[in-house]
Formats: sequence, C-alpha cells, structure tokens
Amino acid sequence: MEHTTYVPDPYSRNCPSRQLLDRIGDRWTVLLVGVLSTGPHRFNELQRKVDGISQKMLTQTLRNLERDHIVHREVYPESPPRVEYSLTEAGRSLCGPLKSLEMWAVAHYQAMHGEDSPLLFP
Amino acid sequence: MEHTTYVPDPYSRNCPSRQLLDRIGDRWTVLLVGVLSTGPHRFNELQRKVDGISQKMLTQTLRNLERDHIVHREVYPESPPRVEYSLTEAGRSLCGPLKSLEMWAVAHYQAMHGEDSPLLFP
DNA sequence: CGGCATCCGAACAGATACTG
DNA sequence: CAGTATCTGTTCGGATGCCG
Repeated sequence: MEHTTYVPDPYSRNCPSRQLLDRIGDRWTVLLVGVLSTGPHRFNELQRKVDGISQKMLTQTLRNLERDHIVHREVYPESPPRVEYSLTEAGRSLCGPLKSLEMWAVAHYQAMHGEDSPLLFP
Repeated sequence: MEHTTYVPDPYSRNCPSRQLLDRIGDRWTVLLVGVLSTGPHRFNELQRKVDGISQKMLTQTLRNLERDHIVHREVYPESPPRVEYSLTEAGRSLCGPLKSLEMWAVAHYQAMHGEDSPLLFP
C-alpha cells in the first residue's frame, strides 16, 4: 500500500488492547468466561446461568471464543448427545487480567449504582 | 416484579465487569485513555493522535469519560479558546488494569496477526 | 440436546454541514 | 479552536421457526 502521510504512528485500532477489546468487549463474552472459570458447562447450563442470553448469541459468542482458543468444545457422542465447554489454558490465564479490571470497577463504580451484583471472578 | 423462578443468581449484565466493559469496550475509549496517559492533550491533538476518529466520536467518547470521572476537562478562556483534557486520579488508576489486559493480548494475539502496532500502555 | 437460518427493529458510528 | 446538528449506512442483537 502506497501512502504519503507524515503522521508519526497514530494510535490505531490494530493495537493489542483494541483487538482484545473487540473480542471480549461485547455484551456476553466476559459473562461466559466468568461462568466457565468455575468449571466445564453444557450448552443449556450456560444459557441458564447467563441471564437473558439468547441461543443465537450464546452460540455466536462460544464460536468466537473457540476461534480465539479461549474456550474448548468437546463433543461426547452419546445418546442424547452431550457437548461440554471449558476454558483452555489461555482462557484461564485471561481471568487474572479480567479480575483486575473487575476490582477497579468495584472500587470506582460501586458507589454510582448501588447494585448488589455477584462478582464474576471472585 | 413477581417471579416464581428458582434460578439462583444468574450472572447478569449488571455485574461490575460488564458495566465497565460497556463503558470502555467501545472502539475509541481505551485509545484515548492511552494517549491521555502520556499527559494532557487538546481536542485537535487527540484527533490527530488517534487514527481515524471522527469529531463526533471524539466528542462523544470524551463526554462519556468526563461523566465517568475518568477524564477531566479544563477550559482556558483565552483567544483563541483552549480546552485541555487530562486523566483524573481514577483515570490514571485504570491504566494498570488496562496494561495487564494489553500484556495478555500481546502474549496471545501477537502470533495471530503479525502486526507491528505500538503499545498503548508501555 | 444443541444447534442453524431468517427476519427485523434498535443502537452504533461515519460523513457532512454549520456555529460561537 | 472546539465543538453541535442532521442524515444515513452498518452492525448488533432479539424473536421465531426448523433440523439432526
């Protein structure tokens, strides 16, 4: 690509932080990671534990997490069929950074909305 | 609201992590926080340093950051008028968690896209 | 049980024009 | 310089129906 710009390194959406937030910044991803951090879950278990998620968004979010190697999908060819989702090693390592974010949020947003909401990464 | 459900504490979008990501998970917020973490900036300086941001989104994102007390807006009544944006103490304290996220992203996404992008929180 | 395909409204974000 | 206002295309996400 030919370009004549002189602009010295403008911060772009391609930086690692932005790429990661593009993936985990949506409505459901961190909720699923939080649930899966407690152990493997089946499809319908996840839907019951995450308040308000639709089948479509659950499937879509799980597929994205699979593609990014954060979640592992294991099919057990039984009858009835069983599918279990669990965090990969990379997925487990993501919980630390997410917890530090959560701690900041608790410290700075708790006062704003006096909600009594359970922590995702205790 | 009356409900007969037995579901124990489903994880909801009201948890601190989700509320925070609703605020910082958009396309521009962390880029602005990254730039401002290097010092105060004027409106047009920010627009030049953040690649591709429109005036509308710059204004909108700055207003949200003000509302959340992450960014401070200081107007100097000169001629021509000058407005400077800087991180609040809360804003500066957010950079730590964001850096831990960035480090994870560098470790796990670097290989996927071989981009040479500058770090936001070095 | 664990999905996929389709439709549709709402929210998001860019381009453009205008202002104190 | 530092915005506001409006219009418009794009994306997100919920509802519904069907399938192996």
